[in-house]
Amino acid sequence: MVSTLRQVAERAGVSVSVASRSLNGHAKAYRISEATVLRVKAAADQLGFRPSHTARSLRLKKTGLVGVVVPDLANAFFASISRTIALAAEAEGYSVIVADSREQTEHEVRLLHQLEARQVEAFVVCPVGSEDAHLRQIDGRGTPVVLADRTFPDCGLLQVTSQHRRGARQATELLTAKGHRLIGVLQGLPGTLPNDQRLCGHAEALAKVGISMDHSLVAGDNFTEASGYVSAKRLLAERPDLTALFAFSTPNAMGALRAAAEAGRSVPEDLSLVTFDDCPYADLMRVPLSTVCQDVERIGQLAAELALRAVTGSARKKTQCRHDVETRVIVRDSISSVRN
Amino acid sequence: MVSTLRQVAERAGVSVSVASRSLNGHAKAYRISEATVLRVKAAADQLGFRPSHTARSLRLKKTGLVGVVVPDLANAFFASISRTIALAAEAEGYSVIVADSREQTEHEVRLLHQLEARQVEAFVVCPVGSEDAHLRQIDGRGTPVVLADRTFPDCGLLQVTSQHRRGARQATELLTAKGHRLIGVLQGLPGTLPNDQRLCGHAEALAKVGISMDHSLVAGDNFTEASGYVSAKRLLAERPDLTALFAFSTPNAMGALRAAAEAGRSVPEDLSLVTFDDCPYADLMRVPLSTVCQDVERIGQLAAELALRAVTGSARKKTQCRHDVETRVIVRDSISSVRN
DNA sequence: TACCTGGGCACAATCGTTTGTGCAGAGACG
DNA sequence: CGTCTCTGCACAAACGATTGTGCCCAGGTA
Repeated sequence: MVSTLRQVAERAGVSVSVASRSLNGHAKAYRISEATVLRVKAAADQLGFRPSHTARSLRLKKTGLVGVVVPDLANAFFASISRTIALAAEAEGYSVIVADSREQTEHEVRLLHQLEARQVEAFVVCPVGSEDAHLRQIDGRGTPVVLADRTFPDCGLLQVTSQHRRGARQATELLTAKGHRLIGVLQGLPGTLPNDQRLCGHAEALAKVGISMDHSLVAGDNFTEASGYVSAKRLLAERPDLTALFAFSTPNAMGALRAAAEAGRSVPEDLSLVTFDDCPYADLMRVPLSTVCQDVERIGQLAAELALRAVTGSARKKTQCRHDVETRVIVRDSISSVRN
Repeated sequence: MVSTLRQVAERAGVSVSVASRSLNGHAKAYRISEATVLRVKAAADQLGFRPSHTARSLRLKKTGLVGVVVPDLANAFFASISRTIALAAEAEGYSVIVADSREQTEHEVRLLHQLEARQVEAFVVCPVGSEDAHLRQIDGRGTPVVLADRTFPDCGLLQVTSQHRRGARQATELLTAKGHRLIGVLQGLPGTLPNDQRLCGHAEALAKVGISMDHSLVAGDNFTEASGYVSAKRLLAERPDLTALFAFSTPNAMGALRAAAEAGRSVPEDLSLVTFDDCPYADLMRVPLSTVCQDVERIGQLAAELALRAVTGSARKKTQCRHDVETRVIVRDSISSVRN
């Protein structure tokens, strides 16, 4: 703390209150003379005065902080979301505290409480797991919670997510259009809305070509590379007749690529692959993956807006609390036609 | 703010000071009876009391905040550093505020001041540009600044960076060992220590095989993909006899790959490529790049430690303020022997 | 009884702001 | 000359915690 308002006031020869009002533009309203205002400002400049955000927060009951909790900040998807939120928040004078829940609900809960104690004004959370009680509880206590990416149906919280069902339908259609009928699914975390909606979309696309979904072709328990690898390995071993895989995340797809290589199946010749989400430099990969990618920037932007609106807007409308961002199909080389 | 200490105190039938001391473990030192402590704790529990971090910060002059300023949070390298810092900070009860300077000094300065006003207790900065005056100024005002990745020689600040010179020497040796003698360099931001040290290392490796560095073979002005692309394009056009390129960053290398493709040079057959830094899934790229990769985790970890030590440690030792983290050579397929 | 000691607690200042209110002096007006 | 209305500012109470100090009472001792 270099200098306080009191010092500025003393140097300008006025009281603290006058100094405060002079610097905050409340001069006219409180009949402070132009000359005094100038004196105060000069004093503040000379002292390099920077108001204590802490004191101000205490007095105004406004910390200007947004809490962002993501499962893995090193993951390009979450890093990008965090970045967008940080930029959007900064534009409105807010700062963001990021916390990494390491894909564990236990940590998520702890971090949320920690940030709550810091009186963040709003949360943007990319939740782990399939429990939302703690999130609803926090929202109920007064700090608005915005869910991004992984959302929960009917939980009453503000949500931003992608059009998972439509996206997955499009992805699967890329495969069925090329004649694929036996498609393995490397799913993410079952029970989460993105996962389950994608399963729906997948089933819809299959239904369009007259086949119903075979749940034995669905494997995986998380959005991680490990899950993708293990599931792909198993599926490829159990069902060698599979001609294509649909991975629900980039890590899932990367795991699948490794499993495919080990199984001696080359992509796309012996196995087609389509995925959800994109990754940087995907076009420079050995197998440029066809994908349905999410509009990460837009998700982050929307989430930030919702969070900030929830804070500033006095009337918190709970109506239309869910936003579904459009997905975009990117066709690359990872899909080949089925040979008869 | 659900409930305050005062409410807890009232409910327990004691004064605020007793309540505070009971909850903070100062009971014995202030002769507060066991029974009272229990009453207070019970009251706190019932009310779901969470002390206001803001008030505490004001009183204790300790915000428990660390400011992290990076050029691009969406960049895997910085995302990873941020993550490590966040985890390390959290382990010590600190939280991190991240800010994205968008690769512009102007933003960096603004963000630093903003965070300074928030009374962060320490900074970890991956600076943009080659100016360090503002950083030294802030450090001088009392908030310790730790530089990570891009550091400045002799600036007196705590620094964590990689062994750029040694790393670059190793990288170039990968090329010279395969017979390459005409090596183009796609550099990053000139004037920054990482860049200039890498140039040194490159020169050293060349000297070992008896040739001196040709500065006309060095191009580029930033660590971005655009810089890599443009410089590679130019170098390949001007000097078709180049047999290899050394890119100073992953984005540089990706730009080079695109430029090479456009120039009809395939890697590694017609052009070898080695790079600094790694990227996720690099082994799954079309051209798995040989690289000298930095230990991002360690850099983040060390930076966090230095920052936190600087805060807690009363004696701020300015000695040995620079840490050079080891690099690791990863050989992949992007280098071929020079055919005579 | 007078004195001392120590236990158990309350009071009040403090951190650095913001903001409601009060008070003095100057001029206007009758 | 008294009253009224501005002007221009100072005082002081918050915000929610921490912490130095003071007070009171009980029990032990001389």
